[in-house]
Amino acid sequence: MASEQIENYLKNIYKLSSNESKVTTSSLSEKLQISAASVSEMIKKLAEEGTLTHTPYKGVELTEEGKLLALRIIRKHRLWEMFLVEILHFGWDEIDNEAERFEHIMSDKMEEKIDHVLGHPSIDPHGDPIPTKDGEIHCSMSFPLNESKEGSMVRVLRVSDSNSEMLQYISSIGISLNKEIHIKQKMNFDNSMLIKINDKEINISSTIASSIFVENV
Amino acid sequence: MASEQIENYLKNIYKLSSNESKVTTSSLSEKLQISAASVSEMIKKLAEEGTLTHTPYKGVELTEEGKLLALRIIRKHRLWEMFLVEILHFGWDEIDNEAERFEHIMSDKMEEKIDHVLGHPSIDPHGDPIPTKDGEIHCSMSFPLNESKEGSMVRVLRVSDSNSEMLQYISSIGISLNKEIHIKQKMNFDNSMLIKINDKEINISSTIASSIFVENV
DNA sequence: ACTTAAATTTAGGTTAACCTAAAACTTAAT
DNA sequence: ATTAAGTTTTAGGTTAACCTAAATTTAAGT
Repeated sequence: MASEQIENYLKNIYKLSSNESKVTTSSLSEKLQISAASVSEMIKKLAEEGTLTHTPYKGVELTEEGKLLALRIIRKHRLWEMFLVEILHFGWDEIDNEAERFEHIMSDKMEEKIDHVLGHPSIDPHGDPIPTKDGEIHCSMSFPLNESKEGSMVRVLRVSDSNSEMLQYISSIGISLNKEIHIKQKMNFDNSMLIKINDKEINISSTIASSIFVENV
Repeated sequence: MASEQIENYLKNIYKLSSNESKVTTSSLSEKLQISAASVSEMIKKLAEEGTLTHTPYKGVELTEEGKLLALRIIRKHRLWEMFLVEILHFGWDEIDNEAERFEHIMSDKMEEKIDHVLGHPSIDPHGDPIPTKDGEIHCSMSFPLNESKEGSMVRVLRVSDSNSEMLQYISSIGISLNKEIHIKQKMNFDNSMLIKINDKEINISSTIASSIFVENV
């Protein structure tokens, strides 16, 4: 029913609304790399279809129906990512792009089969939660590594998947889900930090640290 | 480069040309379920792009380039079908539709991974040969079951995938690849035949028999 | 050889995306 | 309160598919 493009709009509106309070035409335009004019048009259409509400010149909010549709796509995306890593042995950094295309054409039946083969996973390879079939999603309590205290010990729960080059670097220095990290020293001059992982000490920038989400241990 | 639709045209032109001598606008129109006018337009476009040659009012023939593109799609389709059966445990009759969509968005990298996970299979779950990456395809020597001789013993090498309901029935009576079948009796009045399989005797119509391809054993 | 039916192509039109440029609105700063 | 800057929407246009109806070409039967 919903076209591939519409699914993309809904998914990204959902993602933006998790971070920011208001989802605006321009933030969507930026995220989707589509002109603001086209986004504006599409928003009008989606509002008519009832998947979101739109206050012109203000922002956009998903309806229950829209949220559910978005979560189904996110579920398919994350299941597929998991599948790519577990069954096809793709690397951490390669999967987001692949899943981007598959999420739209995966039938409900295939979704079920994959869920089953993987043993009903609750998180994807980056630690992002996989919504259930009826749209429930459970977020772990984690905070970005750059907010951890000097001297503390933390465990990696999630890594942002927004930049595949950075993901590749992060994995190359030995960081993966559930890995424990010791915060040796925090530098005030550039907010970088010295961490110890697998008995090796590495300095990581604050950009990297803010993409790694951890819990205290 | 080639759009999803163009890939579909090329694939189906290739398939038609394996059976019939001339591929015409109307046979394509019939196969793709697209109006003859639209097919005619698309053919003109493909001829301009160099993937096929077209003699107006006559027929169409793929160029080397077109044939290669078609074979790549067919390879992806059949690898994917194999994957659905072997890894996701889909049934024989369910896979064609699923693969129909995936063949177009499967990256070359995924094609390789799947080929590797499956151990470089040479035939798909229906017994159709999987072309190599550079477009070689090896057909087995087989003939339709309805041409087999009364009293002979044959082995199933391939089953036509054109009708998923029929496929389901064929599988329900115990026929699968490499299964041996004993031809007990051929009926002249309706060309049906009595066969013995797994020690059970079953009568099958000539329609079914002509969809099952076998070799003598 | 002629006529007619069937196949094919062309003509003209639709839709769902997209775009740029221009107009309308909001907000923040004087 | 005004204006300038930024954001959002509207207006008008493009493209790649598709369609139906009409015109053209081929083929087949007398």
